[in-house]
Amino acid sequence: MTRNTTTSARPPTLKTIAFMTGYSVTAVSRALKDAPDISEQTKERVRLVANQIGYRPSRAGLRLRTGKTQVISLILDVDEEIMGLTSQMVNGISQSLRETNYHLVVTPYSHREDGMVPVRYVVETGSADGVILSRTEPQDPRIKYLLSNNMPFITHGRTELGVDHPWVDYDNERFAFDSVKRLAGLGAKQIGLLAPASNLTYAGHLKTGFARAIAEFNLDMFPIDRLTIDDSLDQVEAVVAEIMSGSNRPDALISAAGSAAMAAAAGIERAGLKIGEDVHLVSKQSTNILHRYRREIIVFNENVYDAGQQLATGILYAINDRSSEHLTHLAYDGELPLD
Amino acid sequence: MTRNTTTSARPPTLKTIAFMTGYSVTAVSRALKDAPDISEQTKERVRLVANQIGYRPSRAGLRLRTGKTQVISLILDVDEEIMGLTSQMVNGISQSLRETNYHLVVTPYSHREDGMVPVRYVVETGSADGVILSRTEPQDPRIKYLLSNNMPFITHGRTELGVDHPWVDYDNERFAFDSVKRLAGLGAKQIGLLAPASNLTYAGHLKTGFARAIAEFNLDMFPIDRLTIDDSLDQVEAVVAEIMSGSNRPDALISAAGSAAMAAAAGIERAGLKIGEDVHLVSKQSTNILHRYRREIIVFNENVYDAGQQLATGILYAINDRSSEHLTHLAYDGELPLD
DNA sequence: CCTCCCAACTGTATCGTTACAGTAAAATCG
DNA sequence: CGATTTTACTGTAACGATACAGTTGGGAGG
Repeated sequence: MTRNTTTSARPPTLKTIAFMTGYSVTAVSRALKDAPDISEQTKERVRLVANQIGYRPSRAGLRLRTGKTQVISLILDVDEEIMGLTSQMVNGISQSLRETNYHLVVTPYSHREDGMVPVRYVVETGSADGVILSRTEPQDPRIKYLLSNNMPFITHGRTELGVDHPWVDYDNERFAFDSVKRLAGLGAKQIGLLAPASNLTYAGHLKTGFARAIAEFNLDMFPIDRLTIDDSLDQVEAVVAEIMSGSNRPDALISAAGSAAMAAAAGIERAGLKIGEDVHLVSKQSTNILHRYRREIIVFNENVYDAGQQLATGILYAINDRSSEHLTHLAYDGELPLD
Repeated sequence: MTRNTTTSARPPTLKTIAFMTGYSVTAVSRALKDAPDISEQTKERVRLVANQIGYRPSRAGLRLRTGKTQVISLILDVDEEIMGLTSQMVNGISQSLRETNYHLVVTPYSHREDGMVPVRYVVETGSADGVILSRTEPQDPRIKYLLSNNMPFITHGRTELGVDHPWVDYDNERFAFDSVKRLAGLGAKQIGLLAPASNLTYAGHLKTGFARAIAEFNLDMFPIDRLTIDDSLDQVEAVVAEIMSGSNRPDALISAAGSAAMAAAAGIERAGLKIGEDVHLVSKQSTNILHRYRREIIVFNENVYDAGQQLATGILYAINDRSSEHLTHLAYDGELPLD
């Protein structure tokens, strides 16, 4: 509570330390950077004083001089899955950024608009040192743009650009495969997949795993083309209800998102069918909610908090150790047991 | 696509415009600020050139010189309601910030730690021009601190500090009152309230409205003391199940959060009771999910996206028009109809 | 005709930091 | 012992913006 009230309490700068130690501003700066042309004793003294008075480098000064913003920009789709995905990702990222001097700036956009806009903004204004992207496409133009403009980035989701870049992803292919396998074990014969918008890379992963398992276990694929998990929940519920009312209906559904699974479950029940008996339902979730919703849903977890941490670690690595090596991380947890 | 590739493509500064127009850097700066000592013709010319070359003031330069960061800091509780509250708030804030030059920085903390830490950080490092707080307490020390340090802020939730400050809130008292009223209409006699942690201001609002309605409609209050909606969903489910298995059990519950309502519903059913028959359940939600979860739940909407927009507008007002007037906003939407 | 004022600028210093070019003194070398 | 290198610093300029203190040329006023 006791504060230096004689001065106007302006935060200490290099100048302050220089004055207190008798060294020049330059010497202090280089001492704190552990430069080789500063004696060990001097460094010691400077560090001591800096700690004592609680020196923190000015972000503005640093940024003006070096161009480093110490900011990570999270490009966020505002229409992303409603159930906690965003907040968990933000929390994960923040957790990893906590011990660093990096701040997290959220730059939202709608995937219905041009996804290039926020990316261009960050590059043109130099408002961040690195970018975190999600909802990647196989030939993602944002990534080409970032690469050609030399802006460090990491993606949540992979691409098929033939260039190496850091990414974090959930093994959706395996999820789809294991889901089908599980359903085959339950005696399902004809399975439908509620996939994301087909322009997204992970839609392909899902379909690959799905198709592979369908073939391997000798099942039928029930095509659901006019629906994605990014449609409104009302839409999902309505279309699923309609599908389930048909004479040739699937006896199992796989949903790639928890919110869509809840809507699908509602649709199934609206058609007068029972989940776990008439129709099996498998879904991924990023928030532990589905088992409470309908105990009969078969649940796989996608840990988005973890993904956030990985993304933060990866982007810091991409920013600071600009080697050609890129951190990549493919996560998979398997089915969540009941209780 | 055509870009100036002769120079190293550094973004234009005041210097650039000064060179192009022939004016001094100072004149250009003042022209763009619409200063009175610059002729109208000059301003016109400068603005034209500035627009043509896509000039954007450097945040670093501005910040270093003026101390203005053009940053709003959102202090976020990482343990906040899991279901979309955070992302909707972020989206709402971003939407309002979109047309401004302000960036949104997320500064998370856990309410289990000291809530002063992130607030102190922002003030001490001057890392934002304004702060958005939630989970306010009646005598919130963070607010006292921000006031005494002259840092503009706005709160999501009110206080009882006796000082005027900008805030946005949901009318929880009315929600609680209307919920009880609704339940009275359904013939409920003994009602329990699933409230947030009692240190939060809105816990008081809820209890006030609850108590007032209980008295007015001549009902009984079923005290639920050992549970808050900030407890884990497993905890909520377990305790509700236990309560509902008792001989003297409530015949209606009011939940102040959608996630807790889902857990409570699970608990009710675990006790072998039916929602809407044996036990009525009313809940607030910020994401339209509860009706799909159990159609029998009586749902009130809290529009957090709107609240985010209001918060952003309010904090900008507090930052820029530093009059004594404060924007405040009390929202209430009433019950959400089925379908 | 000289003074004073005013409009419309220009010039300089500064915010905090770092790159780069000195520089003084001590250490090393033949 | 003088020349050269090394060590450990200091000084200056620059990043982009703005505050404040000039400066200039023209017009009004006495």
